Amino acid sequence: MPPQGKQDGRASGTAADVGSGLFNPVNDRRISELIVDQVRLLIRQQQLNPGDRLPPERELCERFGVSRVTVREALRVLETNGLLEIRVGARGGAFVTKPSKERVGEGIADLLTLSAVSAAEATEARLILEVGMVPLICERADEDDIADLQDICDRQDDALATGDYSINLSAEFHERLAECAHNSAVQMLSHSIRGPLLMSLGRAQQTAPEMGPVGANEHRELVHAIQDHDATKATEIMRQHLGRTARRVKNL
Amino acid sequence: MPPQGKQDGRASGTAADVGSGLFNPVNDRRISELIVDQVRLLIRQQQLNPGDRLPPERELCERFGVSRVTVREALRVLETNGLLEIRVGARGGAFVTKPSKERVGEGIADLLTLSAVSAAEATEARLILEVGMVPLICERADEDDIADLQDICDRQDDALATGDYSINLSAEFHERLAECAHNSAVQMLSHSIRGPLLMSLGRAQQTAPEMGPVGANEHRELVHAIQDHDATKATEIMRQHLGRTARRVKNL
DNA sequence: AAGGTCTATTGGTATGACCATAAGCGCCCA
DNA sequence: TGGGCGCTTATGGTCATACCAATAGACCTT
Repeated sequence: MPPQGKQDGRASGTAADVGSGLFNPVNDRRISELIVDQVRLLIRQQQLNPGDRLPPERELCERFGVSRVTVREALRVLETNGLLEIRVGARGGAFVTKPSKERVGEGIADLLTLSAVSAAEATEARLILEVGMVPLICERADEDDIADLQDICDRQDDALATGDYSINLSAEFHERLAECAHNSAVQMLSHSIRGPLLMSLGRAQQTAPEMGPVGANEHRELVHAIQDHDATKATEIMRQHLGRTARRVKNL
Repeated sequence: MPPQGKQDGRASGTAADVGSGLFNPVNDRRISELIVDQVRLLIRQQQLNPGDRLPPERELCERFGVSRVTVREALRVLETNGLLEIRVGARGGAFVTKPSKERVGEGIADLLTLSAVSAAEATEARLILEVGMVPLICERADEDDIADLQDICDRQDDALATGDYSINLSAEFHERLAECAHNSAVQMLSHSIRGPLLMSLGRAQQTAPEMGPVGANEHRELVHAIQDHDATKATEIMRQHLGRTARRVKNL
C-alpha cells in the first residue's frame, strides 16, 4: 500500500455528531497537543520523574496510534517548554528534566524580553524585588553566603585596582545575593528580570565609570549590614544602590 | 525518483572540513533551531511585526531549502514560545503575535508551577512584589483606577451580605490593583506568581470564613490610602493584609 | 439580494526511507 | 595482555510525497 494510508486528518470525529443529545464540543485541537497534555500531566503527577526516559519515538507512535511526525511535534513542544531533554544516539531518547532554576529563569527572561517591557519598567520591577528581598536575606543568610559575598567584594576591589572592573562582577554579586534569600521563587524572578534589563541597559554602565567604586563600596556596606542582621540599614543601602541606576535609566 | 532524495541528515557539512585552515565549529544544532533563531531575530528586530503573516509552509520550505517537516517543527517551537499564532484554512498561516500580558503571565506561571516552588516560597515572593508595588500605585493610580477598585469593593460587600463571597473576588481586586502600578513588568510578575500560589493554596481560603470580612475591609482601607497618596499607610495595610495569608500558609 | 456551493489556499497527518550520532561490543594487532 | 579501530545497533533528524480538513472568497442558483 503506497502512501495513502488510513489518515483521517484532524482528531475531530464525525461519529460524535449523531446520537448524543447535546452536541459535544468537537475536539478541535491538534493530535500532537493531546499528546503534549498527556505527557505533561504524567510529569505533573510525578508518574514520570526527572531522569526517566520515554520510550523511543517509534514505540510511542504505536502506543498512541499516530505517526512519527505527530509524536515528534509533541516531543518538540515539551522540549521547548523545558520538560524534556532529547538526546540522539544509541542510548538516547527523550528524558524528563527537572526544570532548573536557570532554565526557568531563562524562560521568564525570554518572555519578558519579547513582550513590550521597557527598561524603565524592568528597572522598577527589579528595584521592588531586590529591595524587598533584603529582609529575607538579613534573616537567612548563613556563613557560606556571607563568605561568598565577601569574596566577590574582594575580587571587585582587585578589579577596580587593576581597572578590570566590569558590570559582570556587579551582576555576580546581585546574583549571589538573591541566593541568600533561600527562596527559589524570589531568586528566579529577580534573575529573570535582570536579563531584559541588561539587554536594554546595554553598555550604559561603561559610560559611567564613576559607578564602579561607589557601587563596590555599597556592596561591601550591604554585606556588613546583612552580617549584623540589620534589615533596616541593609534595605536602605540597597534602595540607594539601585535607585541610582533607576534614575540613570530614566534619563536615558 | 522514489523517496531517496538528497538528504544529508544533519546540518553538519562535510564540505567545510576541507580547505579552511581552522576547522569551523561544526554546526551541531538542529536545522529547525536555526530557522527558529532566524525568525525570532527578525521579530526581535521588528522586521516582523505583530499581525504580520509569514509565507505559507511550502514556500518557506523552498526559501530555506528544507523539508516541510523541518519548517513545521520550527513553527511549532515559535508557536510554543508565544511568538506565532498558526491558523488553518484559506487565508491562514503563521502570524506574528504580540505576546499579551496574559499570555506571558501564563507562561511564567507554567514555569513556576513546574519547578519546585513551594507555597511558602510563592507566598513570600508575592508579598515582596505586592507590598513593593504599593508606592508606585499610590503615585500613579488615576481616577479610573480608583473607581474600578471601589467598584470591586462594593461588589465584595454585596457578596458578603449574600454569602457569595469567594476568593475570586479577592483575586480580582489584587489583579486590578497590580494594573494601577502602570508597569507591565510588575503586573506580569505579580500575576504569574499568583497562579502557582492559588494552586497550592487551593481551598484553604474557604476553610477560613472569618477571612472574608476582614480582607474586604482591608481592601477598602487600602483604596482610601491610595486615594490619599499615602504610600506609608497603604504599604502597612498591604503588609498586614498579605502577612496574615503568609502565616496561614506556613501553618499548612 | 440572499443563500448555498464550488474551489483554491493552507495547515495537519500518514508513510516509508535514508542519514547522522553515539554507545557498546568484539576483533585484530602490537 | 592491552589498547585502539571498526562493526553493529539503537535512536533521533531529515526528506519526499500524498492525502485529509478547515477556511475564505468567488461563483452560481433561486
